[in-house]
Amino acid sequence: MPVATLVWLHLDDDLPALSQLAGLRKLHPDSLVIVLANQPDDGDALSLFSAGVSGYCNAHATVANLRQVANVVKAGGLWIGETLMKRLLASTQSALSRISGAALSLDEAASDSNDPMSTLTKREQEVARSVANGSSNKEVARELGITERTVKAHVGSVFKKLNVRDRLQLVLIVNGRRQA
Amino acid sequence: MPVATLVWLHLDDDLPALSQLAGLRKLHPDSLVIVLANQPDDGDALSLFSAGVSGYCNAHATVANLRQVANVVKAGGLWIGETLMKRLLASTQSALSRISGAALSLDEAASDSNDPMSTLTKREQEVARSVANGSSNKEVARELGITERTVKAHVGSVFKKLNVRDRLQLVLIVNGRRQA
DNA sequence: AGCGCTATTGGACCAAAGGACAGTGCCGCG
DNA sequence: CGCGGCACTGTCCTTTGGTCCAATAGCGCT
Repeated sequence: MPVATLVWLHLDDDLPALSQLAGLRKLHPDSLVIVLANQPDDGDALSLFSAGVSGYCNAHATVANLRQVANVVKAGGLWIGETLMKRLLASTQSALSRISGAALSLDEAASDSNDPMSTLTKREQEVARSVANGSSNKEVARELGITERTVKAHVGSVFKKLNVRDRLQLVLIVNGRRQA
Repeated sequence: MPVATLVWLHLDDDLPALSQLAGLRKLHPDSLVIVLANQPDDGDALSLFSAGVSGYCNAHATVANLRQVANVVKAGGLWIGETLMKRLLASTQSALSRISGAALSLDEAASDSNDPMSTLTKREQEVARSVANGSSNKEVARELGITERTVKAHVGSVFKKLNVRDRLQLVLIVNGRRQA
């Protein structure tokens, strides 16, 4: 196998992903492409994989994670996040009928390592998940049995760690990696 | 990330693949498992991936290939053969077309009775899309060349039509995380 | 022409979010 | 023991979001 060039495509949120890939292909027709998305979207990922990219991951992933992605792709593999994999599996109805519930025992703790949530403390993750489900601070407080004030503290901490400015951006990041 | 043990499971053709994996898991609960199949079967592969294996390939593959598989898995990836990946992508065509369909309605205001956006006016859709991308009212205003006041009006209208209480819920619906 | 719909905008007000400052208490570790 | 990390909480303030009233102008249809 010839050593291929590895090229990173950081998606511009305002343009269609496939057209950005097409533009990149003109410059690098034979390279292995890894797509970085600010707001990961499984639909985009599916389209991009169908178009032959080798990896699709969150642009906010840590450097170590991105290095891992690079290693996988260089070794000839594809980088598919857990959510997308689940989705691919779920959309294969015959596979589902064979699994007989085994898929439901997928271990969440073994989630892929470029998950931005992995940088958060346990409590922060709980708060982030709640917010990502659409809860207000008051609702999160009720759900977790803490004060609204504490929720705000955690939310602010999550923003800092994930480098987002508000809950809306948080939702986009968290839900880009997870399936409801 | 700690270096995990890599275990190869060479499938016995006479026993169900999943039960063989279960047996192996008892001995090696924390290892990364690569499955070798004498007669590769995509259905089996799907089941095994759902059950958490990291690789599935032909037992008659060359040593070089198997080494490649090992490298990918060690680097944290999944080894999915090309045919399986194509099958997974192909089997998601309905899902893909649904997504694309939704995208088309966003772009072309095509009517789709299952798409919550179809009940919105063109302008409302633009605002909703912008919000769903994470923009604040002020940003939406700038993007669309209108005042923040007008954005608020549209946003409020969108909330009413889609029966949501705030932008967070709107994002969940527009981005497909919640039913309208 | 009249009507309904849409896009646009304003004023006013309150709720919620976000952030900067502060603090306490618990736990694990060196 | 001292320290850092974490969870929890408070006060205070600003900004943003959301809602209720109102209005005008343009367009398409009957």
